[in-house]
Amino acid sequence: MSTSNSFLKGNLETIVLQLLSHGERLYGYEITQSVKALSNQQIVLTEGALYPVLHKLEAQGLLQTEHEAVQGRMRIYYRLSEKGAQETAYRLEDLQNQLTAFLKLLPLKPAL
Amino acid sequence: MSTSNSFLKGNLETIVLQLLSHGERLYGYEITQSVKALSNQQIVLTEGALYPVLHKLEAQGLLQTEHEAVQGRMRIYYRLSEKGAQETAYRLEDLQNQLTAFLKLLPLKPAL
DNA sequence: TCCGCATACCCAAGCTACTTAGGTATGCGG
DNA sequence: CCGCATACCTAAGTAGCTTGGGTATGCGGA
Repeated sequence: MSTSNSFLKGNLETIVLQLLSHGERLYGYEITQSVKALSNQQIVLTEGALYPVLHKLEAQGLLQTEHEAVQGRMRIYYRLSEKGAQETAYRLEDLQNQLTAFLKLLPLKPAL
Repeated sequence: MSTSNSFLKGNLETIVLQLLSHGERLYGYEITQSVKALSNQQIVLTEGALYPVLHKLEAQGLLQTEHEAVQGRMRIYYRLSEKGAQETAYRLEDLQNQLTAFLKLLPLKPAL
């Protein structure tokens, strides 16, 4: 994350899980572009951070992969497993509580 | 922060600055207790994290100190300098933007 | 009286999760 | 045919915490 958003620290895994929670599969490069687009170019998820996270989540059984060659280039699609869907829900709930506590310390307004 | 709130990562300095932005002086131990109380015991700012932060902010001229002995115990009171007040405003504005971008990636509701 | 806990300061080593900085390879537009 | 986008990857460095100590005083209860 070269644009260095401090809130991403420790939450990359959860963001990846959330992006995949719509049911459709995504590949690594696509995820970096999605994050950039969704945040209006404000957040850049670097590949050096992303790929190790994808590998870790897969190793934990939270993600499932499908290897495919598209137009001569390799792609590894990732999809949420059932376990991953449960984990996502759990993490979001936890994050919600963390955010609520955090906002008691700083005068930040979430909506805009 | 033993209760490990992921949002604190990288934002400890800003939190300390914010706590001091009301104009009154605070001492280190008091800050750890304030954070605990404000967050309803959910966030624990450990001394191992706090003291280095206080020293760094003082070295940068953002905080000013007053050493006093109270009931036989040493206390070092910290107060925001003018430079510190400006820095606090700047950091809060920046954090506000970061939070706004971050919330575009996750379905979290700030208010509760 | 003395033990334990709260108060109040401090530092060093360890760890996690990033960033930085590379590497390989293909497709496409000018 | 050069350069940039696409698409994957890894290793070393680093920031910012946690963990686990250390020192010392005051106070309440057994």
